[in-house]
Amino acid sequence: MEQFYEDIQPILVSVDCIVFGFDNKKLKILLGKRKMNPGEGKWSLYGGFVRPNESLDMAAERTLSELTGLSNLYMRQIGAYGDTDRDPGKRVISVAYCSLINVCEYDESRQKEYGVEWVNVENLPELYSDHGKMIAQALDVLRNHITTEPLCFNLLPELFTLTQLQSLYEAILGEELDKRNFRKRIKGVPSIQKTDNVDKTTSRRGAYLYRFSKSGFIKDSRFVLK
Amino acid sequence: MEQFYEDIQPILVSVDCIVFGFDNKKLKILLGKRKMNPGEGKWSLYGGFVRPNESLDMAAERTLSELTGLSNLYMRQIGAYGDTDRDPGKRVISVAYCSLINVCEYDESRQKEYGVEWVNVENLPELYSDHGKMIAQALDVLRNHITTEPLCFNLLPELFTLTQLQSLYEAILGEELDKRNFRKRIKGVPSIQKTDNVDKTTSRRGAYLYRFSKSGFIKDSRFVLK
DNA sequence: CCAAAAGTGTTCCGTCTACACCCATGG
DNA sequence: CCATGGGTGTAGACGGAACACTTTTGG
Repeated sequence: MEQFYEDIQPILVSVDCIVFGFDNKKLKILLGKRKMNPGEGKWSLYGGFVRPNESLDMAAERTLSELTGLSNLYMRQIGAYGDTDRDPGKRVISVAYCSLINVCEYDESRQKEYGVEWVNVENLPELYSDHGKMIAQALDVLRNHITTEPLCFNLLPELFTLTQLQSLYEAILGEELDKRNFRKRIKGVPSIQKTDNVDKTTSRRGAYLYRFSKSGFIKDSRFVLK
Repeated sequence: MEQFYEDIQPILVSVDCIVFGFDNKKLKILLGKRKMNPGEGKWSLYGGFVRPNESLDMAAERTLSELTGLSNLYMRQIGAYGDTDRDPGKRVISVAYCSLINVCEYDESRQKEYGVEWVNVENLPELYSDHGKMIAQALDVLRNHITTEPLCFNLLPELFTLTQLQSLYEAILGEELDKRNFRKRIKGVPSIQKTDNVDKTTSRRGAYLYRFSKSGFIKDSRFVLK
């Protein structure tokens, strides 16, 4: 079905990481300013080239843990980007991956080391090459799956309040939700479990902390929060 | 953000086409038997290598029109597949694309020319390399979007009966639908328009033919048929 | 005692589901 | 005249949306 290998021109292949975080009621992405040409000074995703002996997934994992120092993170491929002029230097196609991390686990000193910052998704700057398109598609995927898969817990600490969870949903979906209806739905999800712990940092009264239980989550049951 | 180009090893990049068709109440895919090694004799998708001066999308379009003789077809990227051992010969990553075609427009003589056949998605044979995974993901995407985007009309002739439309939905979703409820929903979709034409080939009484009107379709209105 | 966030139920309305019979026609 | 697929309506169940007040406590 395919031509023989001879005369086929190989192409450079890279991966780009879209790292989502949630802090201060806002959804954010790790972005840096390119330190080299082409595109020096432009805001950009963090990426790297795929090595001959590693799969795309492995390359993405390596690049992500290089940046964050974390491993076993949630990752998902967004798509391949292959316009001929997407890299002004050479012909490079890039495969975008998105991951969700808990900002508390992300060491701030790495931010300076890698020259990256958390940027609000609401007001993104102009981005290098097609990175804006990658982010837009990642947001789309996130929105489409957040209500049916238990993804959001990757963005939260192990223990979280219902108010936190709700504002996370609001940040991702870009709309306000009704508190009572939201909490009613949470009650119907067995994998979201109330603990005896109380968080007193955000209110005088204090709010109960909840946790997500992987074991309580039944794979084929629908996980619908909106 | 990225290493310099020097010392980066380029990789072969191909595209694979998942061509869906609908005939005789069944959803089908165009598959061929590989005529060359690696993998000679195994069922496989039709694909081709990406050329240096063409984008991924262009490569997919070229490959698809090579196979079908048709152009301006609906196409959508499914994802990039990059396990190191996915091609037994060389390191090749492949980007899968799915397209939806109307089997009536597909010239049967091309089937023999390219050695491909329409195979029911219900009972797919074992496939070469990761092509099975590609098809599974394409089916997933199709199922997830068929109820909110007007995709199905790409699989039907310009004029179609409601029974045809319903059995197409049933084939894609893999479940039976209630005739009266289905038709009730259709009535609520302004872009699906009844014509005066009647199809008498499938019943003595005859069935009214409908058409999908692109101009009657409002982009941001939800297109929900299930 | 008051500001600020946490927590809690009910009603209404629209949507989805289940369900069975008559129609038109060619052979 | 009968076999075959085409076409139609209603009632009841269910789930989603709207909506406002009380509780707790640190300062």
